[in-house]
Amino acid sequence: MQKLLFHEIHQKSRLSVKEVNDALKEFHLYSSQWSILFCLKQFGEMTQKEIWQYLNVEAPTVTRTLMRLEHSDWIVRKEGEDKRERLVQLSESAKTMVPQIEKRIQEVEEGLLSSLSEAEQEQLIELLKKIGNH
Amino acid sequence: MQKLLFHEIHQKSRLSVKEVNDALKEFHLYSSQWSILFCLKQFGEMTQKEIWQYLNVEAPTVTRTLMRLEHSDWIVRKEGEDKRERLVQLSESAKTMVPQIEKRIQEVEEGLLSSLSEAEQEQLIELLKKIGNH
DNA sequence: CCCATATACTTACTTAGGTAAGTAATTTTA
DNA sequence: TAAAATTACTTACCTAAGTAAGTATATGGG
Repeated sequence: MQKLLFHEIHQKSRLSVKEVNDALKEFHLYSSQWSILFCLKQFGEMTQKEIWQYLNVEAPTVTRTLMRLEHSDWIVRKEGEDKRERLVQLSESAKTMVPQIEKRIQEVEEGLLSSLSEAEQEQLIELLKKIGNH
Repeated sequence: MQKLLFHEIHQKSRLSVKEVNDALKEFHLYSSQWSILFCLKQFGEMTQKEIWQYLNVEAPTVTRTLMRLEHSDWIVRKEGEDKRERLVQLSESAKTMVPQIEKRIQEVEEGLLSSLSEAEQEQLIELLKKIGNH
C-alpha cells in the first residue's frame, strides 16, 4: 500500500518536471533553472544560501545551476558585504522574460491539475505537507 | 498556488528518496536499484521492457541500473526466446536478502507517513493519481 | 592579537533520469 | 522473399541532486 503511494509521488514528480522542461525548451531553460529564476522574481536579490534554503536543496546543486544561469545571462552575481556571500539577482533581460515564462508554466500546471477541483488541490497540498513530519 | 503544489510534490519526492537511500546504505543499494529488485520479487522473471513500463521510466535508465545490479550480483540476465529481449531475474543471494530489505523500507515509509491516518493516505494516493489525466 | 571554529561557497564524484542516435533481431509489406 | 519498418536494448551525452572534502572569509575565546 505505502509503496504505491511513494511510487505515485515519484512518478508525478517526474511527470511534472518533464512537462515543465518541455514547455521551457523554447526559452532554453530547464525546470531547476526556472525554480531559481522564479525565486529571484519573487524575493529580489538573494544570497545563495537563501536560495538553497528556500528550495530545500543542497548548496552544490544551487552553485551548479547558478553557474549555468550566469553563463547564459539570466542572472548576475556580485560579492556580498560579507565576502563569503554572493548576492544573486535577475539580469535585465531576464526581468523582461520572466513574466512570459511564468505564464507559460502556469498553463502547464493547470493542464496537469485539470482533473482536480480547487478543493482537491487544496486537500492534496495539505496532505503532502504532512509527509515526513515525525 | 499551483506552484506551491508542485514545489511540495518535488520536495517530498526528494525527501522520500533520501530517506530510503539512507536506509539502503547498509545493503549497499540505492533507491532506484531497490525499485527494480522489488519489482522482480513481485513479478518474477521480466524483460527489461516490462520493467521500464511498470516503473514508467525510460529504457536507458533501466539498462544502467541493471548493469550495476548485475555487477554486484543482485540480478541475473539471460537471452530471451526473442533474441532482442533480455530476461531479468533475482540472483539466489538476492532472493534471500530481499525480504529483509523490504521490511527495512517499510519502516522508513511508515515513519514518513506517521502523521497521516489510513484514510488520509488513501485520499492522498487518489488525488495524486488524478494528476496529469487530461 | 592569534588561533580555533564556524560559515558560505566550490569542486569532485556518485546515482537518477531524460533525449537522441545506434545496433541487432524480428516482423511487415510489396 | 528481399527490402522496409518496427522493436528491444545500448551508448553517449545532458541536467538534477546528493555527499564528502576543500577554500576563503568571518567570528569568538584565550
